[in-house]
Amino acid sequence: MRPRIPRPTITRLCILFRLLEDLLIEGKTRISSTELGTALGVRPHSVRKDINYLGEVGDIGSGYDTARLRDRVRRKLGLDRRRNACVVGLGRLGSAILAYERFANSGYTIVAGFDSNINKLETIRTDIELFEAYEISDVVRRKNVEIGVIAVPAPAAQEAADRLIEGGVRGIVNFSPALIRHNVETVNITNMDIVREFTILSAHMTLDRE
Amino acid sequence: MRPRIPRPTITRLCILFRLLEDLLIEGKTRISSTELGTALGVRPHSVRKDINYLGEVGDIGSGYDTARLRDRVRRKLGLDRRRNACVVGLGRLGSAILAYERFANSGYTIVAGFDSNINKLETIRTDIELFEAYEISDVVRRKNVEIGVIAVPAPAAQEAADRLIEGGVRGIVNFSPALIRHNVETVNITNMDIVREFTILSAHMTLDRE
DNA sequence: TTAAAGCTGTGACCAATTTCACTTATAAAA
DNA sequence: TTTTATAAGTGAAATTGGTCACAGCTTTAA
Repeated sequence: MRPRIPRPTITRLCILFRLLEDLLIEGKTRISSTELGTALGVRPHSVRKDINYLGEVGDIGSGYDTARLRDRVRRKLGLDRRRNACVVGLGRLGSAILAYERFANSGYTIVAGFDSNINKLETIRTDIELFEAYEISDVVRRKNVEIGVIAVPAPAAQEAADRLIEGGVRGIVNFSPALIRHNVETVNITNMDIVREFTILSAHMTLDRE
Repeated sequence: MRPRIPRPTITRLCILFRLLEDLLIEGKTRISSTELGTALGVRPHSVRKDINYLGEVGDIGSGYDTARLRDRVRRKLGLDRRRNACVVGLGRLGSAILAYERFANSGYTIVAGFDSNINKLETIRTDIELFEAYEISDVVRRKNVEIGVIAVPAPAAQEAADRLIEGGVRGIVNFSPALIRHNVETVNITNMDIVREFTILSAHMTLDRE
């Protein structure tokens, strides 16, 4: 049996997956680790190492069959499975995510939006079903939502996460700066706080000078 | 001389910085690595190790003075320095970022917005100065912009990045799924693609089951 | 047919990071 | 004052992840 795939490799394989789909659209049927490395900004060695966690998939001597490699990544990472998502918090950011056109062909469907302010629910023009916040866990369970997006202000974020987890989501994208606490082994949380990212960039600007 | 601060530590220190500011607002004047660890979701060892890169700052036996620790992080990471930012692409997401209220007391000022569509520039209601895309590098240089946010569709992202770098930014937050290529040592790029994050979460859902 | 160049798969090596054990110090309680 | 509990600082060990060298195969060109 092959060793478990390291976290950073999983991330890079997801990026590779999207690249492969683009390459296929461009009509590129074969590709080498060197070319992939150039496109991804990493060394060819690393590309091969990452791909190797999928098992043998390339042709030694010639490179990879683009479609076969794409299929292998998709299958191994379970990306052939469609998943439902929802958005909690329908301010500017939440509304922008609801309307984000890239979800259309992505394999992810946003099936619900939530806000505690009933006025917002009536104002927003969308085909997606909207609900009051107290309905989160019910709707999540009923609609089989696996991914929740948190786009509420920091003080409301933990409560939103608790309700999402209660409903059974297995992944959360947290746009608030709040540090979400949870004790469920099966839930993954990704933090996307733009102010935090500004801060990290800023720190690097200071420290990289040395 | 102390060793350079590892990348993951820099990230955690930035998160710690915000936590400390919150704790000070709550009036907490002293805190231990154990408490910090609980709040941050990491072990006390790691908290101490990270903080130790700042030099001695705690009091052995009692914990840390919250304000002193906060000041030490701020100083060391250069977070006392205010920085200007700009947003390229004023669709829903870009507009949401322009209007994001959290920038107000963050130390970051958004001083310009750009779009190639002149109609957008006239429609959006904001106090921030808006410009056509061809002016990016000039305005960035003139207004001393250090951080650029890319909120354009993927095909336009590389061009936006090139113009930002040409203007002299040292950090980029890329919301598009495009892989930005650049050869300037002094520029850092952070990718924040929500579809990519969905994909990574999805992959973990599949793989964590093992 | 042969040689040269280029490719993947993989085990071994190496670097970065995390975890840990222990020393030293403080504070509170007895 | 003494004891107990608890704290930070830090070098060392352990782990994790990344780099590399090379065996074995393919393609192309001569």
